[in-house]
Amino acid sequence: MRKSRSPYGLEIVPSCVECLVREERLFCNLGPEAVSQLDSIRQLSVYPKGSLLFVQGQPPRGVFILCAGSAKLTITSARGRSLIVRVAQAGEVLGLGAVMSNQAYDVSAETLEPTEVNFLPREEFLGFLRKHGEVSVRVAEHLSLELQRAYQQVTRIALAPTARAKLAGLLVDWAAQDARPAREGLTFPLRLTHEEIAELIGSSRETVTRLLNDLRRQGAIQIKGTLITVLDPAKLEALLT
Amino acid sequence: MRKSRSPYGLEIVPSCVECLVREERLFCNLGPEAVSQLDSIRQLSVYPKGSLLFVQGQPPRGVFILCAGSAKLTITSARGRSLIVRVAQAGEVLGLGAVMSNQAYDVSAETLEPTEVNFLPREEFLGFLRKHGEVSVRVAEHLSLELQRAYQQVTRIALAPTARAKLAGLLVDWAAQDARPAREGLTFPLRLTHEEIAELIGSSRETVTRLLNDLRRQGAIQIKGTLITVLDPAKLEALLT
DNA sequence: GCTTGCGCGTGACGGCCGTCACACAAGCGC
DNA sequence: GCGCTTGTGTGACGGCCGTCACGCGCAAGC
Repeated sequence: MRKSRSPYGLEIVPSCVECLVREERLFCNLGPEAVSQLDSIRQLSVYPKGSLLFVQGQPPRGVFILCAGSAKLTITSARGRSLIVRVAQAGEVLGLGAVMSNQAYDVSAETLEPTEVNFLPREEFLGFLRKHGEVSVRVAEHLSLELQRAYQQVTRIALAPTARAKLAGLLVDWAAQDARPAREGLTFPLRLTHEEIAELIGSSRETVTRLLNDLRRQGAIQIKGTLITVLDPAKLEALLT
Repeated sequence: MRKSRSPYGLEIVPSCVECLVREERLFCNLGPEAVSQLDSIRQLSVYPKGSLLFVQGQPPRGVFILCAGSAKLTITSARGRSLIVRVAQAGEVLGLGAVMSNQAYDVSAETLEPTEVNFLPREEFLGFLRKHGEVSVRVAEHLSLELQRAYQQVTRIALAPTARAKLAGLLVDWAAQDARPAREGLTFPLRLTHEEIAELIGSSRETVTRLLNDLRRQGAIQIKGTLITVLDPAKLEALLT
């Protein structure tokens, strides 16, 4: 796979084939003519950190596929408070629900780092769906998984009795998803600021700072720069109650 | 439309046609042969109050369509605490996400009153989808709307700073959805106990009791038996911050 | 009529955490 | 170097609300 350097320091994949096949099996196992049609629809762009792919309330312009990088999905209340509902990684598809139901985007998407994105305009995407009906089922499956994650998020935020439990639950989840075993415990990169973690669990920045330091002093976790290591999973699990 | 009395006091609609066309446009505008195939798949049952249609964690048996009555959808944490994510009314389709993604049900559904339900077994339903591909798009739309509601629920619970604001938001929503204008303000029936309202906003039963009485004493709402009247919407909106 | 269960009302207490305030370190443009 | 911004650490205070405890009304059932 040939790669080159983009202005933002991203590794650019010249052909989209490797990119498209990764999308959570949304478009895999398609016939070659379907893939080539997709290829003619898509528009590849690279966004710097902090770009807004779409904003809650906008009419749906199309779906976005993260090829490289990541983005946070936030929901904002009428009073201006905001909550991060998910951090989307490379390979995820965004805006599918809004496009399918022709409703306004119900969240906003902001890139967390320089991010490479494929954009499928709404009309062209729906046309593609009409032509390749079997993909609709994949779309439905994808929406189901997104719904499932939304419920898990609700569980963490609403069912945890204290902010401490919410944070512990988040760390446990991250350790299960992103972590790789280190010499002691599980290590994963923390790409979010304390402020953003607070928005993720519905708490305040100061509380996150205090709780993380508490956990560190208790020996449950270790923090080195942007890396977090879970030393004592049992200690975290004990806090979930 | 001929009707008869069931053992549970429900009005039974003998033909399913009137019932099926109501389902949030999931199955409307279908050709007659599709309708008749659906008719051969469906299994109509009547459940008493408190029945569990399905339980979180079960493998998906099929989708459930509420023809009459209502059901609460609850999610339960590993520690036993539970949260009501939605109260489904007549016409709604339940279990669609689990069936489409072939994952376990992510919520439990319990009837709130005697309820008439059409059941579509998983395999037969998927077969129907394969035969009538255009319905998949409807399914995706339906899942999108469910996702949207989940995000709204997250907004109410996680972004409201206090339990008071959560409850006020819930009342405002209910007034906007279910209410009919009374001689003064908007009146709607309260089908849930204080305990259930607490589970809906992630609070405790005692707090709900206290807050409702507070609002009543402040003149914002009125409670008569099972009917709630919102007298002063502005007072409720002011609490949302 | 009595019991049982359920839903609701209310008081007391205590702790968690949201908020305000301020300090400090690191990076960055100039 | 200097100022500015951003992210983090920490102390103090106060209020909201979760929890425990108890009582009361009402409906169902025998």
